[in-house]
Amino acid sequence: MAYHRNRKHVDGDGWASCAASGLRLAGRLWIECDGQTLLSWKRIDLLECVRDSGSISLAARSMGIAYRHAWELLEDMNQHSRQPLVERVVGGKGGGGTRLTAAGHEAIRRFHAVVQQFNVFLEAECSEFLDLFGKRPEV
Amino acid sequence: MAYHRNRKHVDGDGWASCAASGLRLAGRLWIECDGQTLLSWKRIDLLECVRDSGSISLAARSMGIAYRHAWELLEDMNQHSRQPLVERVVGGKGGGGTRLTAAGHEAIRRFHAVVQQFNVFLEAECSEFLDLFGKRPEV
DNA sequence: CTGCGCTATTCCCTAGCGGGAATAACGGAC
DNA sequence: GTCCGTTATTCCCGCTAGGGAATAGCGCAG
Repeated sequence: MAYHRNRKHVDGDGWASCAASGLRLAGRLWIECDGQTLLSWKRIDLLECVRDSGSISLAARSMGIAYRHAWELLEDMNQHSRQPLVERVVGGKGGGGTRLTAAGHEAIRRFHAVVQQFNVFLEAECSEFLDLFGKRPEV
Repeated sequence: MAYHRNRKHVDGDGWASCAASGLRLAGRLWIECDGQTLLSWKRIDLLECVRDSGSISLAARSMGIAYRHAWELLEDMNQHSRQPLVERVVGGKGGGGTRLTAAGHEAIRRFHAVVQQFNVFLEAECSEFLDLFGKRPEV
C-alpha cells in the first residue's frame, strides 16, 4: 500500500470521538459556497500537502491519490472560492509548482479551529448514547 | 422521480446550516459500535418510516430505496446493536410486518436530540468563515 | 538547444454501492 | 384448501468515484 500521511483522522474523511464501550459518535464537516463543496477534511489535507511539498504531484503521491484527482479538487476549490486558495506555475525552475495563497493558509487555520470545536462537541454528545448502546443496556 | 419523504435535511445524508452569502457549513453525524456503523441520518429516517408504515417494504417504497437495501440496513443495525432496534414477523396477519422495539424508539429520540444540538453548533461555527468566503473578502 | 520536472488533459478500467426484478417461504384470513 | 402481503434471498445491471497510464506543453537550468 502506498504511503499515506500520518494524520489523526479516522477512516474515510470524518472525525470520531467517544469515551468507552466501543461506542463512538463520529462526524464529518464541510463548507459549501453556492451549493458547491469548497472545503472538506480531504481538501484541507490536500492543501496542507501542497503547502508542505510545493507541488500537486508530490502532494498527490504523499496522500495516495491520483494526480488527476488532486488537480480536480484544487481546480474545483479555486473555481468556487471567492478568492483562489492555490497559485500554480507551469514550467520554469523545477518544472513549476504550486503554493498556497494567503486565503489558502487562512482556510486551513479556520477549518482546523472548527474541527477542534467539533471534536469537543462529539465527545460531549456521545455520552447521550452510552446507556442505550454501552456496556449496560438499560432501555 | 419516486416519492420521497418530506424532511428538512439537505441533499445526501447530512445537515446544513449557515446564515448568509451562499456560504454554508454542513455536516454529518453517525454512531458506530465496535467500528460498525450503527446509526446514521439515513438509518434513522428508515427507522421512522418503518415505525410509521409497519413494514419494511412500505418504508423502502416511501424512501425511494430498494427493499433489499432497506432490509440490509435494518439487519445490519440489529446485528451490531447490543439490543435489536426492530422486530420482524414473517407471515400471518397482513403477511407479517416490522415494528420498532423500545430501543428503536429511543434511538430515534436520542439521535434527533443530538442532531438538534449539531445544528446549533453548525450555525454558530459557520460565522468563522464569513469574512473569508462571504460577500466582502478581507484576507 | 536539450533535459528536466511540473502542470494540464485525455482515455481506460475497476470496485463498490445500490436499484430492480424474480423467487421462495411463511402464516393468518377466507 | 386458496389467496394475499409480507419477510427473506438471489442474480443482474448501471452509475459514479476515483486509480493508473499516457501525452502534451511549459519554461528555467545547464
